[in-house]
This record gives sequence, C-alpha cells and structure tokens, in this order.
Amino acid sequence: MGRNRATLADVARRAGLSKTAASMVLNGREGTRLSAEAHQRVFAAAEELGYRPNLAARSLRTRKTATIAFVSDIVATTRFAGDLIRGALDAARERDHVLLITETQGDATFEQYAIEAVLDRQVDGVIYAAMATRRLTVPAAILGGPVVLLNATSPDGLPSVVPDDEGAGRSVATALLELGHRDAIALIGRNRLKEDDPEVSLAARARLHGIRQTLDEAKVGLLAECFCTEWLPEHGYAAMRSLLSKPKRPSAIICMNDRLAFGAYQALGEAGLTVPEDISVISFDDDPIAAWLRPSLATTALPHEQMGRRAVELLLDGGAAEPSLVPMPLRRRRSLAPPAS
Amino acid sequence: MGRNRATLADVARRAGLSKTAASMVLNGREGTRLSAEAHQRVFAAAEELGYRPNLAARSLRTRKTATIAFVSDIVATTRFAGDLIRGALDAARERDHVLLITETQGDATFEQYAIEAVLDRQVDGVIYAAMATRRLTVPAAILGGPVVLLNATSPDGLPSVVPDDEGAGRSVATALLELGHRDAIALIGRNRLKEDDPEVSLAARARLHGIRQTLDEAKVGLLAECFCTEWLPEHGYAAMRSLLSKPKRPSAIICMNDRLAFGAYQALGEAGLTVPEDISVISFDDDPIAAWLRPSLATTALPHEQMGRRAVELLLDGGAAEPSLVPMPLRRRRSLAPPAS
DNA sequence: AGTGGTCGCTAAACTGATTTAGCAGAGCAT
DNA sequence: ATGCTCTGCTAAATCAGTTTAGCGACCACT
Repeated sequence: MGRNRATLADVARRAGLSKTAASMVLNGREGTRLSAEAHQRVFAAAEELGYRPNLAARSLRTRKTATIAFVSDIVATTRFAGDLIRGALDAARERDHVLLITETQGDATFEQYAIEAVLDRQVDGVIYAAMATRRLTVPAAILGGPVVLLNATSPDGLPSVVPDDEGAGRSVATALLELGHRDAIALIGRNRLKEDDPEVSLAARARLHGIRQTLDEAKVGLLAECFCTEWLPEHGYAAMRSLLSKPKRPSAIICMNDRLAFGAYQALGEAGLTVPEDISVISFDDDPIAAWLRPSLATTALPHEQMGRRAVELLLDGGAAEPSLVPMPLRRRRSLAPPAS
Repeated sequence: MGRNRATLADVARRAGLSKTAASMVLNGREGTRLSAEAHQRVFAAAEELGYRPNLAARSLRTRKTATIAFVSDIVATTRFAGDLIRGALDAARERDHVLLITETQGDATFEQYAIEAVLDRQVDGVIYAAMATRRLTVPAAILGGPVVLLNATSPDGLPSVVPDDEGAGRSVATALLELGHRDAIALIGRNRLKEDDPEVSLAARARLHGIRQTLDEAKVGLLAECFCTEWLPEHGYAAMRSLLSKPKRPSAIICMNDRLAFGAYQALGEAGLTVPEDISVISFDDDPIAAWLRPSLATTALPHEQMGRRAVELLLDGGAAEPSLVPMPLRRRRSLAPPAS
C-alpha cells in the first residue's frame, strides 16, 4: 500500500527550497515570510508529484491522527447501528477525520482489548456508543482524552448524546388525544427491568413518563397496561390477544416499540379487526417495518443518524456538558384515526 | 489521548539496557544473543511502566499499521451491513488488526476522498464492500496494495467473497420438490434490471439460475413468474394479489427475498388464506422479519458475518484467487408444508 | 560607521520506534 | 603473542514529517 509516494523532501527538492519551507507552505502557516513565488513553487511541486503527507510521520510529531475511535457494545444486533455509524461517518468526513470502529460485545476482555487497540493508535478522541439507550460507566483508560457518549449517559457527567424519548412519549400521547381518544387507550410493553434499571434502558422509563405526563394533564387514564418480558413481535402479539380477550375493547394502542406493534398487528389481523378503523396503533423507533406494515404504522423516529453526527460534533467542536437531547420526530402514518364511535 | 505513556527509551533505561536491546526483546526477535537475564529485565521494566508501543512511530519505520480499511458503498441502508462489519471486526481482532471504516455513498467524489483518507493512513489492505452483491470496478488507487472484494466481484480478477446464491436457489427449489410441490410453484420477484446488469445485482440471476436448474432436472415448470420493479413488501403484495386473481391457485411461492415474502403474506392474509396449509412460502436473505412473521418464514440465509470474516482472512492470510463462495444455509421454518391435496 | 530591524529562508532537533553495522571482551587454537 | 570466532550488547541511521532557533542580506536611522 502506498509504496513509492513522494515525500516532503521530494517536494522541497523539486521546488528548490528546504523541507521547512515546503512544510510551512503546505500547512498554510500564518506569519511565515516566505515569498509568493516560493508558495507557487511549492504548490506546483506538490501538485506535480501528487504529494500526500504521510500521516503516520505527521502524527508522530503532532500527536494528532485525525482519527476518531467509535467503540460500541454491539454493532450488529440492531439495524440502527448502521445509522449511528453513518451519521458519525458523515460528520467526521466533513472535518477530515476518519473512524476506527471496534466492538466490545459487552465483554470486559474484548473491551479492554478494543480500548488498548485504539489508544495505541493515538486516536484524537473516543465515541463510546451503546446500542440501547442506557446508562453506563466508561473504562478509566479512555478518560485521558476527549470522550463523548453516544446513546448513553454516564455518572461521570461526560458529554453525551441521547434521543428525547420523553418528548416522544408526549408526542405519541398528544397525537392520540388530538384524535379524540380518551378512555380506551391501552399500552403494550411495560417492563419492570427496562423501566427500573438505567443500565438496561433509559428509553422505557422516559417514554412511559412522557406518555403519563401528557395523559395526566388531560385527565385521561390508561385503559390497560400490558407487561412484556421483551420487546419482540411475539410479545406484542400475546399482549394484543390478551387485550382483545377483555370485555372493553381499546380504541387505540400505544406500543413501546415497532416490533411490539408488528406483533399487535398480527393479532389484530387474526381477530379480524382493521387498523385504524377499529383500533389505532402508534409506536416508537421507526424501524423500517413500520413503513412496510399495512396500514403503515405511525411512530416516533429514533434519530440515529443525527445522533451520530452530533456525537462527532461534540467531540471535535466541543459543546455543552449536559446531555444533548435529540428530538424524535413523529411520523404520522395510516394507523391513526379517530375512535370508532 | 495518551499523554504521558512510557516510551521504549524509558523501558530501556529502567532495564539498564539499550533501546536496541529492549526493542529486540519485546519483539521476540530470533537469533539475538541477548541473555536470559536481559530478557527478564526488559519484560519487567515494560510491565512496571505499563509500556505500550507507539504504533505511529512503529509504522513510520515498518510501513505496517495493523489497520485494515473497510470501504463500502453504503453502510446504513441495509440492515445486513452490520453483520458484514461484525464478521470483519471479529476476524480482524483475532489477528490484532483494527478496522478503519469509510463510506462512499456511491458518489465518485466521496469515494476518491475515502480512498485517499485511508491510503494516507498507510492501511495494510483494503476490503472493498458492496451492500448488494454485484460486479464493480475498483478505483485504481487502491491496487497498489492488497485488496479483497466483499459481496462483489470485479473484472480484474481480484480476490473476492460472495454468497452462493445459485446454491441457495437450488436449496429453495429442492425443499419445495421434496414436499411434493410440482405443478403449482410460482415465483415472485423476477426483475430484468437485476438479472441482466451485473453491476446492479449478481444475486437475482444466480438465484433464478439455481431454481431453474433444479426444477428442470425434476421436469417441473413454474406455474407463474411475477416481475417486480423493486424487491420491497409493496411489490410482493401486488404480485401476490395478481397471482391470486388467476384461475389456478399456486401451491407454493418462491419469493426472491424476504421483503417480497412479507408483502406476499399481507396479501394472503387479506385473502383469507393460511400459510402453509393453503400455500407454502419460501424465500431468500433471512432478514430478521422472516423469523417474526406468523407463521415463521422459511428462507436461505445470507451469511454476512461469515463473509466479513472470510474477507479479512483472505486479505491477511492470503488465499484463493477465484471468488470465494460462502454457502447460504436453508432455514426450515413454519411456512412450508406439502401441497393441499 | 555602527546599530538595529525586517525579510526570506534553512539547519538541525525532535517525535518513538526498528534496523544496520559494529565494538569489546572472552575463549580457543596456532 | 597473534589471530580467530563467538557472545552480548550498543551507537547511530532511518522512517517522514513539524518546529525551534537562527543566519545572512538589505535597509534605515543616528
């Protein structure tokens, strides 16, 4: 790779100047007194030789690598990871930086290894990302340099970027209230573990809180709340069936995420009910399946790409110490209608 | 980041030896005549100081960075990207390497930039990945060093890793034949563009070929073939509806991917037909929704994680020049049954 | 004539590793 | 006593940049 690249010395020689002069010109140093003609010659020589600086050499001296480490617990499991990475990639490119990606798989040994690997490479900063919004403790080793938490917060008060799940909860509840749903709104996806342990999830509690707050203000109570051990389609399916077996049928369902909503759709379909005529459904995440469902599912989007961007911006440009809340936009789709009668 | 790390000189001083000696000991050089005691002292000093070599300095001299570039067209769009990356990450870690990830977004300017960025950082090799299996031409700039194509092939005969779509086609057809389906198998997802232009897709043609070959051998013809402009749920839905409007109802459907199958399920549900009692469905990709559907969808899995691994292995350990075909395992699920009567 | 300042530029040090070339001393044979 | 080899180690060069310190020429001023 890059066997015979021109070096700065080559450029200098061709320009008939010293390495010092060439270096200063190419770095656009202010206050140097090199003549306009010298500038020309250096630029021309660099151009002709296709000169590109060797960043290893440069960073040896400057201790800057224009490289950011993106350390996450799990890259693959959720399809959102890609968006987080893409946002970070875009923002990094705009700042002439590049991303070194590693994964810890939630394993302490791997984490140790990953962190050593990136520190050895002298990265300029670390983005420490979690795939589920949660609280975590960052390894002490990376605290020597800039760190931004992505989709996570930490007790250390490090800069962090998280989605505004509470706001999303309010949007969801407001959307239903505006349509006239009041006394027959049911919730699918309560989960003690996610709600009570911030190291597992921050989203569940925040979403619930946003929903409750909005409904309380409107003096509306929930018709029913279904607990689910996980937020997967099968649990949404089971929850929906249990709701339908009760005497009073809900007019609207809030699902804590789109996969639960997918399961709920399946149960509704089997029961011969139609969305949204019989029951409205609204949810969280904006997983691609939300748009694919029939009818398309109204939901609040996790702004992962935005978040990835923001993390890079915070890391390189600096910024607020308090957690940066990224809004979750409401996607109004076909699954919403006023209550039946 | 890493402000006051111990250097090799520190280790040498503490061990009472020269940098040369320390370097040789720590790199486990053969044939050096350093005493056992010198070894001890160096190891002890390195341990005590928590010494970690500065890789920028090392690679300046050795031109090795233990870093691989992962350049892909689009990271985020498909949820499979994560698996590709994860496989590569795992294999890289096992070999003490790390991944520098960039995205070209199919844009020539970005591509140029991405490639310069990674070459400037002296990567040891490049994995050039496509998110849809296809043929492509790699930019000349990276041909100076090792390159492996991932999920793609190129006219240059570079080493490449692709899924065995043709084998998957055979598996799918065989699975249906074994169940007794013969004269009423329909196909959803024919697509001229994907089948004819290798730069768009290699999968469509290969899958089709595998299916045809197996059916031909069994002297079975397809009942119907539906063309779809894209492989999205809505197209599967439309295709399924059109199939159901015809006089002879199929006993089994092959969908060219799981998203089409998802759409087909929706149409079947609306028509009041049940899978697999009325109609069997089988597909390609093993998207997570395949397992979430009711009944769960039989499909052939794209082995993305495997492929990511293999790419790193080919790059670092060397290997076959001909394209490395990774098998696509058949996932037998609930959507399969013998024909109705 | 001497002093001081600016201009335009460069030599050399420095970053932290690897690697080449080679030195001092011991042991042995001639 | 001389020459040779082997052992155990080190000085210095090298990689490709950045940065510090400063040099010589020219001009202006007193």
